[in-house]
Amino acid sequence: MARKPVISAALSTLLHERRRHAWTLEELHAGLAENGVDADFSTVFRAAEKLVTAGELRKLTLDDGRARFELVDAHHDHFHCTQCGALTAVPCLLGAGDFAALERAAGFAIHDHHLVLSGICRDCRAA
Amino acid sequence: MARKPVISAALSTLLHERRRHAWTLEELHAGLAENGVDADFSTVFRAAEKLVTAGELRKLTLDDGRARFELVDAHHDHFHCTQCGALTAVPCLLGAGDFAALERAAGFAIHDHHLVLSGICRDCRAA
DNA sequence: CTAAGTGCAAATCATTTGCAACCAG
DNA sequence: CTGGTTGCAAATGATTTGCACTTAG
Repeated sequence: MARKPVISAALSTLLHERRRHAWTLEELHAGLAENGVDADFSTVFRAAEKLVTAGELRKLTLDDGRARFELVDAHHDHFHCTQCGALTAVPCLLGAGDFAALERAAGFAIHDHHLVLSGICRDCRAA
Repeated sequence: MARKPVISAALSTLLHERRRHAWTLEELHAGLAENGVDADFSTVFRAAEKLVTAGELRKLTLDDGRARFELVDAHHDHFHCTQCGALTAVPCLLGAGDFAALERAAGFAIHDHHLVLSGICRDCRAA
């Protein structure tokens, strides 16, 4: 080794706080700053990529075009509020069995899936 | 009116050819060129956006971060081959009934959904 | 000394916009 | 003459990379 990976560690900590479910790079950068960690944007980027490679984070893209990072844990899907933009984890509604017929019919080997529900979240409905 | 919207029309034609299911801007631009229509990139962009506004196209984003355009027809979901990158339409596996419990439990108003399956397509499996 | 982590500036990539030229009605 | 269409160049926005510096081992 060489130098202690301060930022990666701080990032990991931040993500485990779970104040938010999925983070854009900007949110990660700001989140670190709030925790007193003043890192360069590119460093945050590289730390996040490293954690993705390490299998701790997953990177996903929404229709707003910005990448988000979330902890890799049990498979789940997402609800995206089209009003406030919040991304919420929701339990997975599909199982391997649901794909069997399709795999047979189309010849695909389905390894993974990602369902994004969209609509208005509770808070926005109340407001 | 003023000037005939050549590009929009050519785009529409191209998309109805269905040689491909979903097109990135670059693919649309190249596709037009193959059809002898030499349009500027920005013009393709504007024509596509216009068709989206007109309700003829839908814009969607994959995890590779690039926008794609596809014809708006009956709701369907997608299969994304992680090997060759091909995007294929697949019949929708979910109905409104599948979301009812979630809407009740979480307070969401779910208006839409998009399921992306990923794995290896038939062609890549054969190769 | 060596290799990995970091900051800063600059490069990329895809998309988007400003603006002047153009043209069918 | 008018308003929508187009090309060209330049602005954006987000992400990514080059490079020199730093530091634990």
